[in-house]
Amino acid sequence: MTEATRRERLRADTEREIRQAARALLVERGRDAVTLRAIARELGITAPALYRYYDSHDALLRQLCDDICADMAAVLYADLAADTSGQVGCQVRAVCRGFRRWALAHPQEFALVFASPRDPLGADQFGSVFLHLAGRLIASNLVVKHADEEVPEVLHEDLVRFQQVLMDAVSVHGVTVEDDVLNLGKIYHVVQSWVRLYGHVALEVFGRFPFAVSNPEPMFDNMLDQMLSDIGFQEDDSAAR
Amino acid sequence: MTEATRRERLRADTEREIRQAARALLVERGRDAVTLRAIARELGITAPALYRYYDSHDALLRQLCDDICADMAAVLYADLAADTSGQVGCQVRAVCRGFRRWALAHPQEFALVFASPRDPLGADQFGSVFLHLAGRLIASNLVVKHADEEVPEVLHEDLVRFQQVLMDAVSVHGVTVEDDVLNLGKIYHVVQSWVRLYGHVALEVFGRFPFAVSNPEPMFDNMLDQMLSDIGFQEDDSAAR
DNA sequence: AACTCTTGTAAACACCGTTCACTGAAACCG
DNA sequence: CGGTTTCAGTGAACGGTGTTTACAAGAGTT
Repeated sequence: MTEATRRERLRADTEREIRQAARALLVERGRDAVTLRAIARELGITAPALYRYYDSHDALLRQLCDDICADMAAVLYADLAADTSGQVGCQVRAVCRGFRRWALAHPQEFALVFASPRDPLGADQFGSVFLHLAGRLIASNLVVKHADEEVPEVLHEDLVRFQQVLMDAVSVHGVTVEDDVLNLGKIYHVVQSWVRLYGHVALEVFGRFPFAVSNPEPMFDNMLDQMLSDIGFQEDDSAAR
Repeated sequence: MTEATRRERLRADTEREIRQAARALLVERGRDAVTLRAIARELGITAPALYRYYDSHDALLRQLCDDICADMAAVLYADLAADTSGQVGCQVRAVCRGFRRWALAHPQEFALVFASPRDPLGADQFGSVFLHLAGRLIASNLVVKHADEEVPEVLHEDLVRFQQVLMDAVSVHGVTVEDDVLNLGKIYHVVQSWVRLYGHVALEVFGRFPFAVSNPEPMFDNMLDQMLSDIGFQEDDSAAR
């Protein structure tokens, strides 16, 4: 069955344990507790042994970020699958709610991945869910036509690049879209939505609203409604595909 | 002139030096470099001596946050004062631009103060500039009348609390506002603006836009325009007061 | 002058990332 | 099978960290 040698299997097992231990430490005791020695202690080995698996503490943290992204993507995909309405609007809502719920349940992970002044995440690990959904959203053609002229010319170059990223993300899943459907105006609105979604979630996770919010959830839902309506979704539209 | 004793003066000097050293370390070498021993080294003393001034490393970091907030507020007030148009819309724009500029120039400070999973900031240190401006903005009556009915009932309690915070912030500066001008609809829109402003700035500082943005500034300005127009400002309105 | 209060020190403890020489067993090869 | 190579893991060490403790020495007070 397995072509891997005994040694390779053991190595893979240990590496998995390292990741699990690192993750548990981050979740339970914060970023500063993710220590080589603490991880090693958890596995019953010594700290230098970890250097057989990772070049440095920093490299291990980077790996941790990737794992977190992968896990979050899995959660969001599950949220997406749980929506049986078949309506793109509902799907977007489900994923956005899932993102907020995940961030609130995993503040340490959120801070590490989404709010640390380190190297930018690659588009793939960034959360293909978002890209996938954004692509489908735009392709569904339910979005009101936004004229490209609304978008300042200086942004065109960047938006065209993002357009390509989106097309790639969607085509990976076997869907192809015509160029003209993915026009710049729509793409710009998707970026604006990301700004609002991220802004609300981060403010809530970090407690940086200018006053104590006792009921953040309806506030979020309200923002979501307005966001979807800004993009051009009506409340009870039915979706394509 | 000074009523302080010699000893008190010396103590105040040392404390100031500690803060300066801590700040310099944060800016130049990141959060993890703000070390008791490094600070002490800078002052030519030993690490335990710092315990005469702060209870712990954590307490010192908290003080650092306060200092950063104070400095940022000073910068934003300067940006506000530099705007001689007398138009509230321009003033809002100036402060928002100043906030983005400050955040990009001080990413470490921004991350520490605005994107760390710690205790929420007090309303005072949060940036009285924002509150002051938001209050004036709402009071200027240029904002289109937003019906309170748009706002979900669950949010009323929170918004009323924020209303009080705003009134207090404005009245500190000698301005008084009638209750009915500061209606909940307006307040809600101000909160939404904060979400978008913070969202854009944080995404830019942390490089978490879903694609590489080569021209973030016009994108920000565009967002600002749309934000102001959403609040109800027209491009060339003139302001009250 | 005697006393207290304050500010600093040195030493120590337990922890951290990282390096290095070394061990022992698994894997490979003739 | 025997010899050799590969490699995960060890223990000791280096310089760094936060924090506590006992102690010194000067400033301020009476």
